[in-house]
Amino acid sequence: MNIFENYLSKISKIIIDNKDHLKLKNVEKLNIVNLEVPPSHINFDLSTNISLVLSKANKIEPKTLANNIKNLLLKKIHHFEKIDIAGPGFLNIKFSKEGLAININDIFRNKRSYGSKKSKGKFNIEFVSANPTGPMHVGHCRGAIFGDVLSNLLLFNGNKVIKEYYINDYGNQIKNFVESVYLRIREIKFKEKFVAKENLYPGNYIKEIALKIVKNKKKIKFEKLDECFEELKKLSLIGSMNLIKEDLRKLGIKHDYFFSETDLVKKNLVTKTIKKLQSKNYVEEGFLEPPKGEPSKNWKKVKRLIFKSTKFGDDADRALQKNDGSWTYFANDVAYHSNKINRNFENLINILGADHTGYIKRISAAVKALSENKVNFNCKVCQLVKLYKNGKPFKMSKREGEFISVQDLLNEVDKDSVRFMMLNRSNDVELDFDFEKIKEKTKDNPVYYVQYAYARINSITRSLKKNLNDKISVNPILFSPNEYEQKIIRKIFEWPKIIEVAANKLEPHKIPFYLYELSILFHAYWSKGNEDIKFKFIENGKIKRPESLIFIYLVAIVIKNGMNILGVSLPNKM
RNA sequence: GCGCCGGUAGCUUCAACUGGAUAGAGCGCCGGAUUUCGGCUCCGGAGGUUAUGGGUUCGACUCCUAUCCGGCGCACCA
Repeated sequence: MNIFENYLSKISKIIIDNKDHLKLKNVEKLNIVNLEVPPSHINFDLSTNISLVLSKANKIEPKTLANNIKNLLLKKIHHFEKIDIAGPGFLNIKFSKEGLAININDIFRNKRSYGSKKSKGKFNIEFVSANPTGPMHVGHCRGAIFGDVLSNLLLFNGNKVIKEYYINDYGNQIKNFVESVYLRIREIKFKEKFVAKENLYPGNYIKEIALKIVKNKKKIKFEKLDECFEELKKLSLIGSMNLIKEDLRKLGIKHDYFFSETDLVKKNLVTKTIKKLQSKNYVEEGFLEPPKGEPSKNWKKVKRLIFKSTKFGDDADRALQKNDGSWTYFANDVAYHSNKINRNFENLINILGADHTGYIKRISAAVKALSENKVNFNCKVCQLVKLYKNGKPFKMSKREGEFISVQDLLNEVDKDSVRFMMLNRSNDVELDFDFEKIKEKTKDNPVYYVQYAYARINSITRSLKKNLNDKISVNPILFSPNEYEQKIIRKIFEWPKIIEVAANKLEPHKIPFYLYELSILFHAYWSKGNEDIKFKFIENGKIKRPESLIFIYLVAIVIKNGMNILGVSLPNKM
């Protein structure tokens, strides 16, 4: 339980116990009351809107109610020393020295789990799921890191999380990919010239995959594609998935589970799923309207199985079969989601690129239909990444060979910076990624700035021959934080709230923003020593004010916890 | 045409704790500090009708509605 939940439940209980005294008839709204850290210009530790919320339902003037609540709380909660009524009726609360000390010591006790909430959800997070036809490019990066960090965040809160990758190893693109490998193999084995046809993959990595197969599988003859297709498909996919897994590894991402689309089809799961939907009357045989956008050349009016997704809020019903009667990508994906539901996840999350936004309604409809609305299903969309170099746009075109791969990116910028920067923006907003700026060692570079704060802290503990793992606690009698220290404490108290909101809203970007703000406070605290000798931490190799260690340790704990979730390393020296 | 996302300070940068108080950072600009626990910094200042109109609310950047601008998507592809 974090500070806010702890005191809010205490406050709620006191209100309920004393509702007659407070002349409250209706206390239902207590569950939407907020307890939080007040805006920074207000010199208090906690703030609540309790009287604003309760006054309306009970028709009591907010300030009168606030005053009554204030007196009650001061009497009942000894950790509270002072309460002010501000604005329309906010209660601003200041801890007593004892209250402050108890809460800080609590942080020191919890340390690595400080900020975490003991949740017990079961999550499946599907992310990346890049087509297995070649290495990852920069466009995949953002969603990959987003998914990974979101998983870390939910894990930090005590949930069970499976990080999953759906391998689209079925359909025409794979056929083209296998054919490309096949032709490269013939190029190597039979010296046939590779002619790049329209749908084939030209990249150099295809040659490497081909070469490996030729080396390792001497027995296969490769005379006709039809004859060796299944085997070659298997081998080619291993080759391309290894490239992708290597990219992921370098980004610090490890999935728990790789799910193959081909398996789905082979095990007849698609047929079964569609039958299930048919029995619920969500699937019918019929004709679709022609597409509404640009006129399509190969549109044919054919009788086929259709999922009635408009019943669940989609804009149109969706085809489950192609013209030739085989399953569409969507049909397979419905079966895949049915499988996820059957694996008993309470929460399914898909991380998608902006170009797949249009797909969300139909797959959500399918999940609703399959789960009878019992599963939480969320699609998070990551908007585009725009690459810059020295402030100038760096064009990424998908024409052959020109796209920028994850590998190219990592040759320029380290993994830590990439991870931090890809999250330093809300996923709903386009992201500018300037890979010259990221290499700068200045305040402009948030990654550096946060890491530097931690390195500075380590320099202090090094000179004092102390360790950040040492036990430390606050003695309430001697405790009197200065203005800078108070700001730090309040920021530290805010941490569990950041985690809670980030997890509830599935918005991990709040973490890097918070860490940056915390670092600003720490650097300011540090710099005070440059201005005024009184504020220096160390004198003649000894700590000047033993109290100051408290704040240094607090900052270190939270930065560490935050960066762990982000998967960004923290050097002790820089 | 339809759908999704965005529009916040001079800015091709963005936040705002799921409806709260005087809307905050960064860059740039102006003015100061600094022979140091660790240098690549720190402090202060100016700068806002939150795209626009209407609505809900004690209270709106946040919710509803209409309009404008920008991005993405609108297949039997994956």
